[in-house]
Amino acid sequence: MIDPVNFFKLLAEQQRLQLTMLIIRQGELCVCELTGATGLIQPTVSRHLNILRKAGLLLARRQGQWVFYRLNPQLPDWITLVLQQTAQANAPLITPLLHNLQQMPERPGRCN
Amino acid sequence: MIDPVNFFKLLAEQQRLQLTMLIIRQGELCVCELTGATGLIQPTVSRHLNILRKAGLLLARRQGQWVFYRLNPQLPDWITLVLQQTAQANAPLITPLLHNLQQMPERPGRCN
DNA sequence: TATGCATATGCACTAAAGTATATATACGTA
DNA sequence: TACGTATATATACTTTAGTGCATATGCATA
Repeated sequence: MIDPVNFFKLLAEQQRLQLTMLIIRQGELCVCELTGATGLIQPTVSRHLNILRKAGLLLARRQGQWVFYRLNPQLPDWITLVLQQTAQANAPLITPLLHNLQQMPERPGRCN
Repeated sequence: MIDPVNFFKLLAEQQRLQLTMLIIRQGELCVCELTGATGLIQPTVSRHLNILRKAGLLLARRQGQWVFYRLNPQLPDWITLVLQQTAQANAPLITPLLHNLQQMPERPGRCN
């Protein structure tokens, strides 16, 4: 299970926190969408997502060329609560990124 | 006000998280009590407390030789909630430290 | 004012973690 | 099978941040 120090380390990084909050807001996003929303280069996004996934915070699923990341639904309650509270209380920090996302052309379609 | 990344950085360190959780549990503790409870050397404790205080998470008050640290009561609601949830959900991690604290001889008396 | 205890800080060292660039792998389609 | 796109990883570099030790400061008491 995730210990609290390592959990906070995951969030204690600007870009990782942004990625996490975007995913919380949108439910599921692929690497290229997260790259477009944040303006980061692809290897950076991929690396951070990998860190979040290995720690158990995110789950990944491949669909064709794309890999979609979502929040792990089986996280401990307190972690889910912390994430939700953080996302709600700091919504203004990611609204510009959500705007970038909406302006992306040709976002991949999802089929579960 | 504290931005979320810096807030999580404060907690993303074993010893700082321990100190914070001890203070949340006990309400107010001085440097020597925190040193005894954690087994850290005094400069390390002092330095971490200073970081937490400068960030606005803790308040310090001097009483005679001692400096007592407590949680800042004016923190944003979401931060207070995160701290409480973390302390509750991870109580087992600090119970041994609380035990150390109770076994300390000659703890300073408090007068507000 | 001298001494002792509690706390804070300066300095040098070390280790951890993020980044960019280049490259590798995986998948889809012609 | 060849090519294009999406994603992942390896390497070297840089920066950040924690630590120990020594020392400074602040307060109390003799």
